[in-house]
Amino acid sequence: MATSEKRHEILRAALELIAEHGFHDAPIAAIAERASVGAGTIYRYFENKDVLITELFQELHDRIWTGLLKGYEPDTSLRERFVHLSTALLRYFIDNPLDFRYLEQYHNSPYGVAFRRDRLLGSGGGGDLYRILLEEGVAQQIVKDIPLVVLFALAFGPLLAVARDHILGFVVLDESLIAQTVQACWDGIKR
Amino acid sequence: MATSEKRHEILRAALELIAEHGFHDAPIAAIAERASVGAGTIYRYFENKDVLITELFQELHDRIWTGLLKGYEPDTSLRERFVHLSTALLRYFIDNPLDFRYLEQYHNSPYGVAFRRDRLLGSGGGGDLYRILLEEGVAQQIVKDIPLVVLFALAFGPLLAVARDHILGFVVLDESLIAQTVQACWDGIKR
DNA sequence: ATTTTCGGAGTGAACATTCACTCCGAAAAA
DNA sequence: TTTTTCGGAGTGAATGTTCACTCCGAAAAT
Repeated sequence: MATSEKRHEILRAALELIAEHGFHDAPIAAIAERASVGAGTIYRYFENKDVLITELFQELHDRIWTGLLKGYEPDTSLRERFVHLSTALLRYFIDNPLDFRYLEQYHNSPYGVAFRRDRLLGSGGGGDLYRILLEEGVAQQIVKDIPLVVLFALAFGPLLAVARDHILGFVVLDESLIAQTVQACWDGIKR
Repeated sequence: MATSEKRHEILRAALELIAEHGFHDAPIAAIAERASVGAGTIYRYFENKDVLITELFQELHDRIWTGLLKGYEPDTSLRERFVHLSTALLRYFIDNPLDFRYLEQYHNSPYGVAFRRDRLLGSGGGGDLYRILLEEGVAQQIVKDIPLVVLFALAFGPLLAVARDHILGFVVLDESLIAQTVQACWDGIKR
């Protein structure tokens, strides 16, 4: 097995186990077994479990935002861009439930808080796309004039909640329901 | 110290430690120490850690919903009732950050999923207040005709996100901002 | 042959839970 | 009233388990 394959297998195994059972019920031994790798091998690729967890997050995060960038049409109306982005994001979560569950775990942990703090100040990553979008909306008086953080909450809060409910089987999100949800998010932030 | 005081001290200590550090970084020994109680004593009041965690959740949950019931005016308009409930809920979270953090932890854990599953089918508790409100809104065609679960996501998603951001210090929610947020939630669900 | 990479038994720390014991107020005996 | 006995709440050291991480002989690559 090529060495980069091993790294990939470890990440995949970690994603599966952590998404299903949480950080604390995904022991290194179990990750190693699922990756068909010795426990010690993991430490050849990742300094420790924290690093593994963080790098896996980075990988997923990058994958999502570069994916969203594709098919993004900067020259359509603000509303269209918002709807497109949000729909794509929601679809991604539905199609990749493991990724979603992992990201949620990460966010609801000390790591996640630190990440958001850094992000809010500096920036980086692709969430900027949304920030620019919303700031433009505020400037053009299309979007409510409230702090960016609150706009994020209004836009993402329902999206995440609805994705979670779908993945847990509390509701089945078909295309129509996805569209209605995204529209409702827009209703929440638009003036 | 009266015996019921001890139980209370244990719950208080557990709330503080778990809210701050999470379930897994709040060892029984630490809870015992903060409660000024021997480790073994905890097991006189609670069968095990899981039971302690669950009973603490129940206690907080009941406290919140009975609190919300006060000052609830069943004869005002649908919108007024929604705004009143949501505002009160958001205020409660802001005023009781430990409770909020604890409830979030609980929700984002296997316990929480089981709880919601039971809740969605059967019912019970005070969240029913919201369910009735929203169902009435749908019936009267004031609220969007989409599944209840999605309406909950639209109403609570932003509320929780915003409360989290406030507690983590990413935004300061004053009265005006609270009102605007709740209004935006209403905009999201109303037809 | 030499260097690099693997693997998984081994290690010590941390944890939830238990249990043999203490302690004290209240009841019973004196 | 004074002394003795009793019950059960309270305790924390001891226990067994689980975990992240290490380390060194074996295997693969060069």
